[in-house]
Amino acid sequence: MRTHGYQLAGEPVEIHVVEDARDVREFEDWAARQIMAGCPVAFDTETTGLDIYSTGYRLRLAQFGDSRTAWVLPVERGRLFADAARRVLRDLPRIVIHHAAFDWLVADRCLGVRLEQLYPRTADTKIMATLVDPRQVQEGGVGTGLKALSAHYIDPAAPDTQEDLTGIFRSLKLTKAEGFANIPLDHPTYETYAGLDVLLTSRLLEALERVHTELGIRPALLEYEHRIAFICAHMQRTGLVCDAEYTKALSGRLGEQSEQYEHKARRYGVESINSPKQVADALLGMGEALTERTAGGALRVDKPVLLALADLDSSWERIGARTPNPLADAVIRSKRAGKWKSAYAQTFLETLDASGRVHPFIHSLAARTGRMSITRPALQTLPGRDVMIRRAILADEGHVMISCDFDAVEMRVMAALADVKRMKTAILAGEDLHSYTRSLVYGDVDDPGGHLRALCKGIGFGKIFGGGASGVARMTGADEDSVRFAMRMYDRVFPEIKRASNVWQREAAANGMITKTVTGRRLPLDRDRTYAVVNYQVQSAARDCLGQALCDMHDAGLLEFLRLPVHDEVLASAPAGEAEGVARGIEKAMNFDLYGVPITASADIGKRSWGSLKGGDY
DNA sequence: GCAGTCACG
DNA sequence: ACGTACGTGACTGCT
Repeated sequence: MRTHGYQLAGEPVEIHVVEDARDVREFEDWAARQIMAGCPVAFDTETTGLDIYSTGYRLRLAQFGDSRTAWVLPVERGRLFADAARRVLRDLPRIVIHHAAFDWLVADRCLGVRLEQLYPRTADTKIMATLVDPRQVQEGGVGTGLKALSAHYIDPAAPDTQEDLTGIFRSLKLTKAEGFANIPLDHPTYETYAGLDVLLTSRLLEALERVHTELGIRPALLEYEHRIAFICAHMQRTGLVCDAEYTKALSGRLGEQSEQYEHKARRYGVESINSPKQVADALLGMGEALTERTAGGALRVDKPVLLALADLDSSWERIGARTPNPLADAVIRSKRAGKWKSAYAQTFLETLDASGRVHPFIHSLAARTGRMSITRPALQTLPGRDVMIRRAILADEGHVMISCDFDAVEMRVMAALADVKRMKTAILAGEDLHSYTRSLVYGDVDDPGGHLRALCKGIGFGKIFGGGASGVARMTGADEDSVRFAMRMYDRVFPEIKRASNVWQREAAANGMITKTVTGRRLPLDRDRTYAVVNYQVQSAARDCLGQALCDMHDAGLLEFLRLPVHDEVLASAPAGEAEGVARGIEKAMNFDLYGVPITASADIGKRSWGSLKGGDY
C-alpha cells in the first residue's frame, strides 16, 4: 500500500492506494468500521471519459473516504479491486457523492451495482449546494462545482483537481480527453487528486448539513430533488434509439447544402460565413444599410436581420417587399445547415452506443431557477418547425412516441402564485386566456386576424419574463404606443401581478436578496434586476410542476417508458399496444390543482419517430 | 475565454 | 417613475 499525505484546512489527511489482497482487506475493514459507526462514506470515480455508454469505456479508479482518510482502488488493474469496490458499494448504508447521477451510472454500468440500489442510500452534495445557492461563480454565486464549494466551505487553498490534472495532461502531451483515458494509473498526482475528491466531498456533506439546518431547508425538498435526479439518471441510462442510417444520410445532405451556400457566399467576398464581421463588411460593400447593433456595439447581422435582407419572413417564406440580397440568403442557409449538421446530426452519431442509442446527460437541477438542462446531445433544443432532425430520434423497436405537454403552464402558475382573480376565473371557466384578456383590455371589439389577442399574449409573456414595452413590441411586431396602452390596461385588469412582484421584491430585500419559492427553493436575485423575481418564481414553480409530475409517473410505474423531460413536456416511448394506457397515465400525473388553478396537459401518440409528433410521416 | 449567433421552452 | 424580456447548450471566430 502506498500512502500520500496532504493538508486540508490545516489538518493532515491520508490517501491510501490499494495495491494487493492485503490492502484490500485493510480497506474493507475500514469500510466495515464506517458501516458499524453509521458514518456516511464518500464515493467517486475516475474513468476514461464522460461518454459512459461508448464502447471501450472503462472505470479506472474507484475512491472511498471520510473527512480524514481516502482509499483509492485501481479498478482497471483487475477483478480483485473491482470486486472490493462492488462489495463495499453494495454494503454502505449511506453514500455521499458530488453529482451522483454520473457516478451512479458509472457504477451501474462498470461495477454492476444498480442505480436503483444506490439511489436510496445517496446524499448528493451538488444537490445540497444548489439548494443553498444555485448560482455559478460567474453569476456571483458560490458555484456548484467541487472546487468552488471546497474553496468556500472547506479550505480556500484546496486544489482545483480537475484543472491541475488538465495541466499534467498537457505536460504529458495529451489532450484533456486523452488524458483521463491514458494517464498512468499510478501517477502520484492522479492518485492524490482522486483521493482528495472524496475527502472534500465528505467534508462538504458535514458543512452543507449544517447550512441546511441553519437556513431551514426542508428535508422533503432535498429528498424530492434526489428522487428527480434518480428519475433523470434512469432516463439517461435507458437512452433513446437513433436512426443511424437516416442520420448519416442527413449529415451528408446538410454538409453538402452548407458547402454549396458557403461557396456562393465566397463569391461576395465572405470567406467564413460564421464571421459576423466579414458578413457585415460584405453587406455594407453591396450597399445594404445595417442599422441594428449588438450589446457590444458591433453591427448586427443575426437571423432576423439577414432574413429581412433576403426578403424572407420568420417562416422563411418570400415576403415580396424587396429584391432578396443573395449574400444574406446564402449566409443564413449555410449557417443553418452547418449548425444542424454539427450540433445535432454529428453529435447524435458521436454519442451513439453499440446498440444504436443516445444517452443524453439530463442535469436535473441545472439553471438557477431549478430548470433542467440536457447535453450531449442537446435534445431540449432540437429544431421544431422542420422535423428533419427530430426524425432521427425513434421510439424503441415496436414502440411509438408519446409526448405530453402542459397547457400554458407558466401563465397558469403565475395566476396561481400571484392569485390573479380574473385570470383564475377565466382558466376555471375553460376560456382561451389571451382572448379573454383581449376582451378585458379592449372590450367587445372585432379582432380580425387576431392581432389584439396576439398582443395580449405577448404581454402575458412579457409579464412572465419581466419585460417592458420595447421587448413586447419587438416580439409581437406591434408599435410601442399600442403596447404601452395595452400594458397599462393589463396591469389594471390583473393588478395582482404587480402586487405580487412588489411583495416578492420586498421580501427578497429583507432576506439577503433571496426570494423563496412555494417549494422552498432559494433563488438569489441580481440587485440591478430585481424585477426578474416574477420570472424566477414562475419558471421555478413550473419546473416543480414537472418535477412533481415525474415523481407521480414514477409512483404509477411509468418510469420505464419515460425518455426525456423538456421543460413543460415529457417524451415517452411505449409498445404500440400499450401506448394509450401509458399516455393516459402520463396525463393523469400532469393534471392537478395548483392553489385553485387547474394545471392541465394532454398527450399525443405519434408513430415511430419524434418527428411524427410534429407532423412528420414516420 | 469572451462575444456573437442560433436552436429550444 | 422608468426601463429591463427569462432560462439554457453549442458552435465559430477572434484575441
